[in-house]
Amino acid sequence: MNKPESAATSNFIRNIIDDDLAANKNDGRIVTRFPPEPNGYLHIGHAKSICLNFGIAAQYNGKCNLRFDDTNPVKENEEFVKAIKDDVTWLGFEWDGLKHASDYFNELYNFAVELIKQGNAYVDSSTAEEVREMRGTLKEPGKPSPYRDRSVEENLDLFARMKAGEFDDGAHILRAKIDMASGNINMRDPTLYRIRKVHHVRTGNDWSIYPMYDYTHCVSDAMENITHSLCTLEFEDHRPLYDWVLDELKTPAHPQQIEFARLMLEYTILSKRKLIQLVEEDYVKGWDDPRMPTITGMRRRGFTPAAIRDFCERIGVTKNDSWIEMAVLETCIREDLNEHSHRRMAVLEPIKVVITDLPDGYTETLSFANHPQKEDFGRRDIVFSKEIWIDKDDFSENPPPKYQRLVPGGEVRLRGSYVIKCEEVIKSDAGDIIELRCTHDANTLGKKPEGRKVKGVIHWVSASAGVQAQVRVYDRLFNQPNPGSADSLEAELNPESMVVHKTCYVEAALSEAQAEERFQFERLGYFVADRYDHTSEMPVFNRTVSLRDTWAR
RNA sequence: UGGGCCGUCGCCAAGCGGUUAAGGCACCGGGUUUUGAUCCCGGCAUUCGGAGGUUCGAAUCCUCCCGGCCCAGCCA
Repeated sequence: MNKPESAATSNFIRNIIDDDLAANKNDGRIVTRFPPEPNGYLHIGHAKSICLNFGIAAQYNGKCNLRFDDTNPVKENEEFVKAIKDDVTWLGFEWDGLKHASDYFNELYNFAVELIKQGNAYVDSSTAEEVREMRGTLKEPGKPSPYRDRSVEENLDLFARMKAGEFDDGAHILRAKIDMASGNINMRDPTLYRIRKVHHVRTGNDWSIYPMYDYTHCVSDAMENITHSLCTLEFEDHRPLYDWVLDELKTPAHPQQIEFARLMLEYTILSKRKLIQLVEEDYVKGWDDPRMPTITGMRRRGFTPAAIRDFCERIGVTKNDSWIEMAVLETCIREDLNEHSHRRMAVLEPIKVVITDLPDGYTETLSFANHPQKEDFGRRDIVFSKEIWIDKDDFSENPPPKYQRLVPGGEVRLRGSYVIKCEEVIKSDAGDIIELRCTHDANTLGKKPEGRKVKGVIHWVSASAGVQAQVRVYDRLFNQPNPGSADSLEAELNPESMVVHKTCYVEAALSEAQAEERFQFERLGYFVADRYDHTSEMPVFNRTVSLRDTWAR
């Protein structure tokens, strides 16, 4: 029943792995890891990394760990840890090991002592500002710190006392002794440890020093026997340091770091800083706002895990800085939802239609297929009645060319029901349309009208049997393909990114919808019952994506 | 000449010295259709950032040039 996900096309990482396997490197083992810092919510960019790491493990019969890179306790918390686990699970992946960088704090410390003994690390007592000044610039080499040649004994003593909590934050750091003149600034005696007298969610107050990313990541990878450590392009310059640490420490495993390009998606923002700004300055209603590119936001929007996985496969993995068009993501979600969603009818902006040639109180029960191509999806009943609702967009007194809907004096097919003809338009004193008075052709139920063609088909909901609902229509959050390039996010926001329709009418079957259940509202798009706000008393639906529309409006 | 990386169709992306330069998205036709949806069928790079060179043969190798991205946290 489930359509198999598209076959994996080759990419440079798979090629590297194929070569490694052919050479029997690592005895043919493949171990990857997804290593988020628990300081925020995961977004579609992380999904690319998750699909890559877990996908490769699955494809090559390997393993993939989920590892929390929790080396900076001032920015991290449990809320994010839980959210990240939920998101990875929801996306459909199971981690082999659940790890934390903090699991290795003891080993990391002992390795650092080893580096000091080797003469490869020293305690620098310069201020942060002095360190920065001595580092040099992109074009000029750095200068050695006056503390660079401290004795091993002194370094050992100072480092032990840093650990013991004898010093205040910032008093000392532990640095690798590499090359202050390196063209690669990461090699100019990078910081290994800094003093941070703060509580850590997992290690409590055990530590007053915490290891830096560059030192921690490579060692953690080695501890877990990771074979291929996949990260994004900005870490390319860090690879020499990654390799230096593992080489000097002579760790039994030396994973290979491979870098790939971050995802850039048009009309949205993936920068953590800007995402935080959207939430904190109330441009959206939280991390799970359906307009957010977060996993939790996309979930609430109605996206499916399979569609997101398909998207990540389709965009590929390269080292090119490339912008993906939103149409790619939309196509993925439409394909999945078209395949799996039951059809329903819903009217978002109702106009009353009275079928004048039907007796008062007339009703008739009609049977509708839940899917036009899939009989096994079953059928449901829909009540047709003398008074019905149709959508405002489906009637026009001044129709544009090629308009195929209802016009004064014109005919249109009510989906699954009769052909009606608009005989009269009733307006208020203010000129607003209050109702349409129509007649119907009783000989058109399940048949084409005789002697004429009626091309248009519109959806409708019975005024007597329909159910009231709220429908939130979402659109892209920004009106610029590359938002964030301007100074102010606000200027680029799409003012119509969320339009709430409070008085909608939906067919009765929809009152049984479960939260997160997805449907196609015929002719409108794909919708999901809101994960949090939907109830059978007051149904609430979010538009996931519109239907493809080739009719130029 | 700070260091590192990247340039194949509008957007992605295969390609790894000999292929008619895959495929997807988008777009443009045409057919089916009681969703202007879906589905089907067809079209869409004589050319791979540019210029030289090597070779019987180059998107693939070499040289130079042009354009773009990343790096100066005691963040990750």
